[in-house]
Amino acid sequence: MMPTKPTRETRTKARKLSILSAALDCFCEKGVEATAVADIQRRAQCSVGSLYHHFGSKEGVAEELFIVTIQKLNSGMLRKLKRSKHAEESVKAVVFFYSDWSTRNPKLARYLHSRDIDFSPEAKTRLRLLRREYIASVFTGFAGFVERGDMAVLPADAYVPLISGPIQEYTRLWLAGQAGSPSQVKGLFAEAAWNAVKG
Amino acid sequence: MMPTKPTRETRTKARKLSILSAALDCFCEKGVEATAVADIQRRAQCSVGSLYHHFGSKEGVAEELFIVTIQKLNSGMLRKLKRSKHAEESVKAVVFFYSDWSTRNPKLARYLHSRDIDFSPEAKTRLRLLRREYIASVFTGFAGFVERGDMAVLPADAYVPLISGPIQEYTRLWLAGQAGSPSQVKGLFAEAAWNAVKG
DNA sequence: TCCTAAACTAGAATAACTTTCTAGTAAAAA
DNA sequence: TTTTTACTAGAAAGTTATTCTAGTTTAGGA
Repeated sequence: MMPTKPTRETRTKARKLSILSAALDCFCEKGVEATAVADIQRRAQCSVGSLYHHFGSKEGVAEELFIVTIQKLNSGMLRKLKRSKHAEESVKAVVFFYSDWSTRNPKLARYLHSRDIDFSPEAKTRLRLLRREYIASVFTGFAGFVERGDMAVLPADAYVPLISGPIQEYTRLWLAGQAGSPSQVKGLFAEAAWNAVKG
Repeated sequence: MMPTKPTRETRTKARKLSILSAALDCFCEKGVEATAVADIQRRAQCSVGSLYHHFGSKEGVAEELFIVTIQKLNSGMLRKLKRSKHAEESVKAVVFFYSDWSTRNPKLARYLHSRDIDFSPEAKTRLRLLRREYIASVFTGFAGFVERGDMAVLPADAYVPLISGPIQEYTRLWLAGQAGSPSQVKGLFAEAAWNAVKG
């Protein structure tokens, strides 16, 4: 059958994705600040005008890439969490998912951990919101376990840092080439996470 | 008595410090990438030439500020750690020190947690080295406790993330205005850190 | 089917910034 | 004293981000 001509919407989405993907490659290779708009534009095979039409600025590209990635990561974690029936299983699932996702998507993980992104106030607000939502969802997911006494009663803001803090920090070390793969310690860290919040 | 005329060395050091301090203020207010060399230069009341003479580039200013700060923080932590006689005391001291230092130096803490710094390869190497030294020192400090069975036997790279990860992550939330002061949870987090590594 | 508005693309022109360069001053060393 | 080195200054040059103008393509309404 004839390949139907792609609709405009389809092509637009594809172009945006190709710009984001080109940007990710550039950012990983040279760092965000060191990447010129021209680098992204060349690699994505689009014009400056096109890039600015879709993203407004280089910052805009970096921000959207970051936000989309965080959204995917968060929703993946929450999906795992919701599937778990028991407190211990839930907590450990979060640690495992973070570790697995990072090793499966090293470029994205590197980007999320990179330090040279300059967010606009709007993007910061947006990220704050995403994080708040995530923390709230986790808290909600845990509420039942806490009531039942399976998990400790802690300040709402404390659960995520206690559970994810160590594996995140370890992953950062791994990305910097200063530690082995997270998969080697994820069991240990899952155990620690559970110890930190169990009832 | 007469105030003696300051020596050149003294004035140079003072000027460098004033540039670093002006830079910190600018970075906190507008972000690293968004601050222009002219901003720093104006606030420090020096010329472009002077700034470039001392630091080579805007990046150079950001790097030196970061490295000097990390060094101070690390040495403070190690000092606390060395003073502690017992395993539990040591571990908790690290958490307390990190929390206290961050609340006492919010601008510097904010800068250390900021994401928009573009380090040169040399600076990255230097930071890697500092971190390696820190992790090694911590490990050495703990060696005795581990032998005695007071602390668990873990991969060398695991201690720091397990102990400091949660309080760092919580501090990040606090700086983003998404959680209360670290001082409110430091006891809780110190306890969790100890649970994560105790024998 | 044709027309119009909106989305999109292109690349030259512009503007903003970083970095370099030249010239000169002040302090320390010889 | 003289010479060398560290330092400062600000104009000039070079780079890069962003804007602008012009034009093309597509979706949707008449």
